[in-house]
Amino acid sequence: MQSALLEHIQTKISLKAEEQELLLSKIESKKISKKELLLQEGEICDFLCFVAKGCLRLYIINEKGNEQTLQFGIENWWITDYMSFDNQKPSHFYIQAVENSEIVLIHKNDIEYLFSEIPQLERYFRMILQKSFAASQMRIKFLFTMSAEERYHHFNNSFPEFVQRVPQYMLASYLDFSAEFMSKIRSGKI
Amino acid sequence: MQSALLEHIQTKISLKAEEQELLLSKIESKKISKKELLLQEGEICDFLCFVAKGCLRLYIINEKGNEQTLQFGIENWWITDYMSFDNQKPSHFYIQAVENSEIVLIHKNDIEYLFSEIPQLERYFRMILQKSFAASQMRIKFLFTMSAEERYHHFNNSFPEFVQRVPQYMLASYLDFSAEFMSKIRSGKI
DNA sequence: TAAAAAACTTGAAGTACTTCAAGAAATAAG
DNA sequence: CTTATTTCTTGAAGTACTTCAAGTTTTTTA
Repeated sequence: MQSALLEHIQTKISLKAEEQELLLSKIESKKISKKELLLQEGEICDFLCFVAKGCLRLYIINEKGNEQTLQFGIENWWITDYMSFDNQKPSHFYIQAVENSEIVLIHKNDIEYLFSEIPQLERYFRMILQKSFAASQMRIKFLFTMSAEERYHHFNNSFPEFVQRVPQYMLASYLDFSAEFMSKIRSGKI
Repeated sequence: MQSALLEHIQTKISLKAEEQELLLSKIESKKISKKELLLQEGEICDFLCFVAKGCLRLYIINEKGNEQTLQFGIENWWITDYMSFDNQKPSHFYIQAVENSEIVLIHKNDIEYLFSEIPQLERYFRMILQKSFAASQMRIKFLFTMSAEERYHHFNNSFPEFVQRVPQYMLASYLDFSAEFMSKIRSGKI
């Protein structure tokens, strides 16, 4: 799973052997089982998390006590509360494994050190973040312009294989409608 | 307005004199008047836009022909369609000046050249994008958990001076409700 | 393989908004 | 100043969803 990260990084930049070693020495690879929490509301997020295998999600628990998923992260994506990470303030979010997963963590201190030793890494994360923000701009467009049913069909067409991997109620909340409404859309009763 | 950009960059990284000169040689500073368009749907966005003075917005025109504002950019913010910029594909968005403004553009070719000559710039943009994405994560949280009225009051409390600068109907669409509903919220009739 | 837990479905009732249409107020332009 | 344009307001009617509650199916665990 370390190598999954290295490989992904090397699709964007190239690292010398000693840089690769340094990087590997500063990361923490671990397995995390389904439903296990990586971050809880109120904790400070001091890591960047790369998903080598499996699926994680970032969610909140709203006033009514319901979970609402804001982001999913699958293979080769990063998932992190950047607000908490940047400012080292308590998080508003939970991060949880949706499947048994293999992840790679880089802690805040270590990433700062790595940036200083391997300046190219800044480029890698700039590219990652640029893609993430671009996706986020499109996401807001979809939320603003499509009805619940359109969002469901659009997502289904765009990521048919992913839809099979997560419970419907998580996907419903990600698309910003209720699980019951999703069920009605799927049954064609709407 | 060039110096506004240089100053902002130097709050995050430090540049040598020759790097500053190189940067200044590759940017395009211009004035843009209220309502003028910087980007239209269907065009390819080949620039990053820094707002030195004034206010711009990124918006769409939906199926009913109504404008919906997805982002505002004021002094010291960047506003760009990153999806179109990254992939050099036609944009889904319009970018327009909300006030008479002073902006700085960096074109795609130039930014790539600048990154190669001034690696530290990658760091600056990584930091910018990390903040932007963090803000975007919070924005989705607010959209998911707050009612229209709560979103209005929260925004009003967070950015009271900004609320004065833009027409209410733009702000309403940014907060994802209708101009008429905003009017009712403000009058206390809801 | 039985029991428990998690996920999905269904219908009925409610609600937070939107849409429409028309007029009033504020701002900009000549 | 005077008119045109843009922005804001108001009420009435409509709708795309949510919520609740209960039952069914599927998956997980022991």
